[in-house]
Amino acid sequence: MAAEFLKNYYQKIAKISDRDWDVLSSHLIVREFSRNEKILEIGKTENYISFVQEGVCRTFCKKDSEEHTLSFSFPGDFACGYLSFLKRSPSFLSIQALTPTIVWSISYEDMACVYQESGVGNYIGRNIAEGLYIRSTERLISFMADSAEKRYAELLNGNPILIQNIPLKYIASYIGITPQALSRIRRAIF
Amino acid sequence: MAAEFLKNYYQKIAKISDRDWDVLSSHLIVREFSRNEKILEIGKTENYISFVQEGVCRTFCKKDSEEHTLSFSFPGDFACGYLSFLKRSPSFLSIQALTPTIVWSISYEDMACVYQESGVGNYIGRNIAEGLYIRSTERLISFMADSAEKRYAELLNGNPILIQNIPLKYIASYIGITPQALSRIRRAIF
DNA sequence: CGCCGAGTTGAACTGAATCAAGAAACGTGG
DNA sequence: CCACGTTTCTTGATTCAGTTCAACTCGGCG
Repeated sequence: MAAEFLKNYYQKIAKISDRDWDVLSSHLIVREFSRNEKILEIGKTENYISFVQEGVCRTFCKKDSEEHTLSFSFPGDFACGYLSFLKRSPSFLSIQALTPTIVWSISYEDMACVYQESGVGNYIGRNIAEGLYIRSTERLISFMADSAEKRYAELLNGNPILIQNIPLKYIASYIGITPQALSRIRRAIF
Repeated sequence: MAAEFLKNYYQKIAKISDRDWDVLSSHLIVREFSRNEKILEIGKTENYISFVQEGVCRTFCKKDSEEHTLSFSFPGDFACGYLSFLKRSPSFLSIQALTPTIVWSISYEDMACVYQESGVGNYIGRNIAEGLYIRSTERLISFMADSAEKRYAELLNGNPILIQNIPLKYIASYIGITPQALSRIRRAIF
């Protein structure tokens, strides 16, 4: 089984045992998406928890017919319409592959098996919810406290290379400004 | 035991059984706070999960020596430095009673008992994390999509009376603008 | 009584939105 | 491989929401 990168990930967050890892990894499947393909669409029910192996994804929602980018998922990152997954209800957010992308996924049904076969399911489930809460709160605070320029600098800082491949308009949407404004910020920096 | 309002609350989110409720409620304690007293201070470890019975609380963090209000807790609402509570680590946020306040609380140690004595602990724990994630995300989206005026209108809408008692500067901080700007928005509305 | 924090109001300024137009990059079909 | 249209990015001019600085009012409290 190839998903060593994922094992490392889980071991970091959950101190997972080798046996638990075997249970979990036996249910993982690979899924591939081409550029701009939707991994999850608004209104549909999320059926997978996924982790990016290769490529970049964008999670966004719609409000007043405007798209708002909530997060990017780089290799090693989590990507999932988690509330939809949990509650088996239509997703309010959509996930899109910005480049050709490979993810490792576990389906809802298989996740239920993992919960039964091993104690690790509960731990992972809770950990995901907490992680989402932390990131969402950090981002909220940065909207309250920081300038758009600082948010851009921090995004760049955390992902110096990967961000290069992402169209400017999506980065602008993530930062919460228009593409025009971001273009001007960029010019001012370099 | 008096905390009927809390029982209703839990039954809504967790479809709790009468037996589970007895386990949980036997660990609840009442705590009272005077106006402006801190329920939790930044840097200290949160030792309680609390629910407001009476009064209003404000949860905020500090960044660059500026306070940023993340949420208000009205009667029936949850109030807790949850990540600090879970991880037994110093809290990055502070909770303050804006009026004389009564909360029902369960301590970390007692919560551990509930986890053992009944299946409801796990359910509640996960539910709290999800609830925090949802609210934080909704708020993030409103910062990305809405004007300050709309955020104010929505806050008013959800809490027509209770908001009256809260000093304007805290409401401004919640909305993400200066007190001056909020003062002008108010004047424009009425 | 005088002080102090909270709220209001004014004026100048600034970051970002909007409207508009042009340049560069990209993908597709001929 | 070029020609084409389409999307992406840039740049300019104008407008707007909200900040900042400053002055003044009001109510409570020592």
